[in-house]
Amino acid sequence: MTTRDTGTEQLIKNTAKHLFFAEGKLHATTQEIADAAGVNRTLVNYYFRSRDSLFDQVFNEAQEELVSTLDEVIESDMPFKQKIENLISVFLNEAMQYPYRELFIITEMNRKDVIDSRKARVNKVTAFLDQIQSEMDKGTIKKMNPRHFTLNLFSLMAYPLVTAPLNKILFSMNDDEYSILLEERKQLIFETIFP
Amino acid sequence: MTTRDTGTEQLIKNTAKHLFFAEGKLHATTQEIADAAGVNRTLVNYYFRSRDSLFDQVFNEAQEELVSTLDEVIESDMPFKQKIENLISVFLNEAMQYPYRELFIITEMNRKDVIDSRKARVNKVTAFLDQIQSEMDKGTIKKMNPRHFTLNLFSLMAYPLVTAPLNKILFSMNDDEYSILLEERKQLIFETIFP
DNA sequence: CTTTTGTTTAACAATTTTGTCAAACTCAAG
DNA sequence: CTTGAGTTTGACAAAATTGTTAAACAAAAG
Repeated sequence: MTTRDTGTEQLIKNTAKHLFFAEGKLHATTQEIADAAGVNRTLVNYYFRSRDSLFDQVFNEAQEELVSTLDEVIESDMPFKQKIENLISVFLNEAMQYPYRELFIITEMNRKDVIDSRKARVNKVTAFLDQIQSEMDKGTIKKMNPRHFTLNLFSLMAYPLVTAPLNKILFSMNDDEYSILLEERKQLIFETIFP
Repeated sequence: MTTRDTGTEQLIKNTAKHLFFAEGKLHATTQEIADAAGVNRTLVNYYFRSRDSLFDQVFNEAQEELVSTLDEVIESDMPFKQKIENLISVFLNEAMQYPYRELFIITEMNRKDVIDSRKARVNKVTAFLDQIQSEMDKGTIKKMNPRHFTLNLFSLMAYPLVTAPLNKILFSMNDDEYSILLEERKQLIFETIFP
């Protein structure tokens, strides 16, 4: 069974991801996905068997993409400050393309009550928390539960992207103005974290 | 047409809100809502005509609830610091009950491409931004675009609630431990905002 | 007690969404 | 050019979800 690879399978998957992660259309139907990809809906079944199967695949890849992006940064052995600076830059750039990716993961977790509990992840996170703790001991950053530090960091990065449509209205800003605001945040978050 | 008011209409609506806002079941069906409420599904149509109509009503009320809660706080004429302290307390308490309410609003906005643009809101927000600006002029808080200040504040409050299921796994915490962490944040956020 | 009116229910119908299949198609291999 | 395997398509079937109707039910009004 030699595949001819017309790119259709990838096209469908990428289009689905774009609808979910970029446009926040969290309950798109197979028809909407097929239309957006410009292909016949039957091909969704041909390549992915079922809607659920496509969702599962996208869900798993979303987790892996997110995780591998973060791992690459937090496992590198840069100096701490530089690592955080890098983390902010990398995370925000990805999140600006895919603001709703985490949201998709969470809502899918809520839909089916799947508990993942992957021990592998936890170890890496623990290592990161330990490093934060040691920086606090050194006095580089304010002392607190390292989990709070992490929550603060990701909150400041992610939330303004998820709530963008709402914020644009409340702040009377258009897309370009809001983009500029987000770009400014890279520096601002860094300064907020390292007072 | 004198209504007999068996409380069923409210029960259905409240159950829907609980599924959406508290459990994050953002695409619950009418059957799931009826089951959760312990009533016959037909009653959803009897009281709300259609599924869309129920959604619209819940959507509008969600906005109003959120808005009125915030207005009550930011329009009061307490001293600024106290107002923020109050805001944190009120917002977090509500958000702990309904962590996904904002999310529901945003995903619904994305589903149908509805642009609200209610001018009334904007004025109140502007007034709040002005007050923040004047505090910065006084030197009470760090100088920055007041929008950043606002984004920071709401990010720190809301994001850890939305991402709770994910964070519990990554941080290896159970529900109780995570609740304690969230409770600690009230004080922590205040200190982060007023260094 | 009977009537009236609003409420609830179950059966049915309509719609929407998903899944299947055989035929048509395309392109590389022989 | 023909063959053959993977690909694409449209028509159809199945399933899931939503909407409608008439009849049963319950409680207040007469």
